[in-house]
Amino acid sequence: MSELELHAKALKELGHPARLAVYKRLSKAGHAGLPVGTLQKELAIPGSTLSHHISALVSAGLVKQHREGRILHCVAQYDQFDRLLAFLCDECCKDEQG
Amino acid sequence: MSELELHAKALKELGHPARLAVYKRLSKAGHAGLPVGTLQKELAIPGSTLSHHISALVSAGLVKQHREGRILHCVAQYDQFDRLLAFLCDECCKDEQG
DNA sequence: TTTTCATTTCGATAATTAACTAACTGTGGA
DNA sequence: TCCACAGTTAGTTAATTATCGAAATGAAAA
Repeated sequence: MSELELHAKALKELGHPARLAVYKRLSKAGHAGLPVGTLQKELAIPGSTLSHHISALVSAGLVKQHREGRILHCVAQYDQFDRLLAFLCDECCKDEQG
Repeated sequence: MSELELHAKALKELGHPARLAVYKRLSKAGHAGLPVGTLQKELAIPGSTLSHHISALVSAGLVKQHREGRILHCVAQYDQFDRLLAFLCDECCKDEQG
């Protein structure tokens, strides 16, 4: 997968209201992340639907998960997100201001 | 459509390799933009497929078109793109550095 | 005014995505 | 061990998206 394809993949996964809301929420939660269940309550999305959306974000490298007991935490991957932003700024912005 | 939904829509339309390549190319072309035909040659995409992709970008407000004779120019809408970037920076980045 | 050119729309099909209920898995507590 | 809990996977269906050739449109050039 080319760099452009990888970034397109990330954009695509962010390009759904529910997933964007999930990422937005996680981005505010810091490195500790949030349990799936908390996201489910806050965003009011059926469990299985949310689970699919989270895997989509994981598949793009934007979120990672780690288990603590029976709680599965979701953590925003800021470095991956920053790479995406850098690509958008560097490759998709005007060369010169005006 | 909420602000989040609008941004999700823009991200979704950018979230395809062909469309991301189109926008990237247009972003370098400045305010004059580029004819559909030039994009078609450079990116080697069949005309009808490209046409659909461009309309998708137009539907998200990321590209506008204007005709000059029989040439249809496509122009990146930097302001719209900047709003998207601002949203991503403001709403989807860490609150504090670390 | 016929032809050529640039691009879109039509039409058809394949593939992917989205969504939800129900069933299942793994984990810890009683 | 049995139960409740957290979350995923299975199974299904509807809807959307992607793709491309062919036909149509609209505009200029010959």
